[in-house]
Amino acid sequence: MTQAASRNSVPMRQRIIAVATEMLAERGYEGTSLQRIADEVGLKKPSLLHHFSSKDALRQAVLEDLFVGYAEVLPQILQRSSDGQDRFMLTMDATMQYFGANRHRARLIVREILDNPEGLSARLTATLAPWLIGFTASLSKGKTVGVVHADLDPEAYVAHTAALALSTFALAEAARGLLGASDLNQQRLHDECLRMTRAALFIEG
Amino acid sequence: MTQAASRNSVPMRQRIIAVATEMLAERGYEGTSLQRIADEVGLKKPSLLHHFSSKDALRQAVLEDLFVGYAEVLPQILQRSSDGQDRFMLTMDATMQYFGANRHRARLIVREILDNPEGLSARLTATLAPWLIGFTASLSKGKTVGVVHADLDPEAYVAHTAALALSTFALAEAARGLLGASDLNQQRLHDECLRMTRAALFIEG
DNA sequence: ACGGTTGCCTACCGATCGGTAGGTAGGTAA
DNA sequence: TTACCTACCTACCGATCGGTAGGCAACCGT
Repeated sequence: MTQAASRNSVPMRQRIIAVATEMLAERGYEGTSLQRIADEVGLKKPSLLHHFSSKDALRQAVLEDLFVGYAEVLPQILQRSSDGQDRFMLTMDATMQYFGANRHRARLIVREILDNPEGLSARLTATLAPWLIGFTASLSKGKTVGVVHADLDPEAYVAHTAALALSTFALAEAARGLLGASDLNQQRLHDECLRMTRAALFIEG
Repeated sequence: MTQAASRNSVPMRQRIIAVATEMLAERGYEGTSLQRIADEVGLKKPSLLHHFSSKDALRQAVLEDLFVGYAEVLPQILQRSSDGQDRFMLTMDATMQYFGANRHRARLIVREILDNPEGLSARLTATLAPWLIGFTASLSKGKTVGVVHADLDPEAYVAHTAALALSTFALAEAARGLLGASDLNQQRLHDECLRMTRAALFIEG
């Protein structure tokens, strides 16, 4: 266990993952060659394959790193406030802040959903499904209590909300140029997304 | 102008575009080779390049066909009812029906937003921007009248709504497996999406 | 001093990529 | 018939793809 740190203080394995994450998010799996990743890191291609046995192994390592990162963030938010009402909106807010600060991660997840759904679903299920199932249960309970819209479909709502949080940041720049609204910044998208999900959820404002 | 119809009644150019649309949506631009497209169509690769001068020319033809298709559908819906209130929801409903029936087109658009945003934005702007700008104006008017939520951000709302309609169908199968809800079918996603956008838009149910 | 391991390298592999050159069969117009 | 054009073909190009073989220098614990 030498834990080898190169000339730079951060281990080479982590540096490769960081570079690969951005490049895979930007150009996709098929559109990113090991050669380009190696160039960006400052290594030769076979040296890269010394750290990761294959291109797919690198992809898996990148995804592992991504989900571990988010799985660490989520519980911190949830234990901060255990109030049932705010819980959902706080999670939504924190999730959007996370992806807003790491847009390439949002892009990468969307890409993997398109390119590699079966490979991703196992990972998604393992890390996110418990939370999502908890939310749907909490929504169903909210309906009986009367604070949540009676015609809300819990599972579909959670699915749409997750998709909205992802796509807001993964596809944001395209939407910006489309409307010609140059002042449609990240903050406005963030705020409106929260407003929409809240208005579609609770019976009163 | 021979308009050459091959053994089949549909012109070869159209057949290639149809096949390419599905393959590009499924595996992406970089992940789809001309060889595979040619095989699927039943041609040799150079014959394919006889109809489209390059791979990128084929991509552009596919996008042209896609946007022309949607641009023909949209006005039909809008002229069917010119009532200001229902107009938005009808368009949303029709858009989702369109993408629900042509899921590979939704996937393709999402892929192009990620892979080729600058090349797509010109086309998006040309065909969709007028409609979207009209909607934002109508939303702003609705706020002054008092039927639309006062704190709604028209441009951000339209952007999110468009993203939601797209991602619902582009990313739907992943969401389905994620929640473990096998009965979370297309109809429920469709209905809940409409309910969410409506609840987030109008002041009363 | 030593053998083993780690990290990186040069050189190379077969496969596949997008694209070109050049030819042929069949239809069409003069 | 002649001349042309379209649609398609075989054969091939250089470049790049993911991956392998094998060597070399630095560091390790013994």
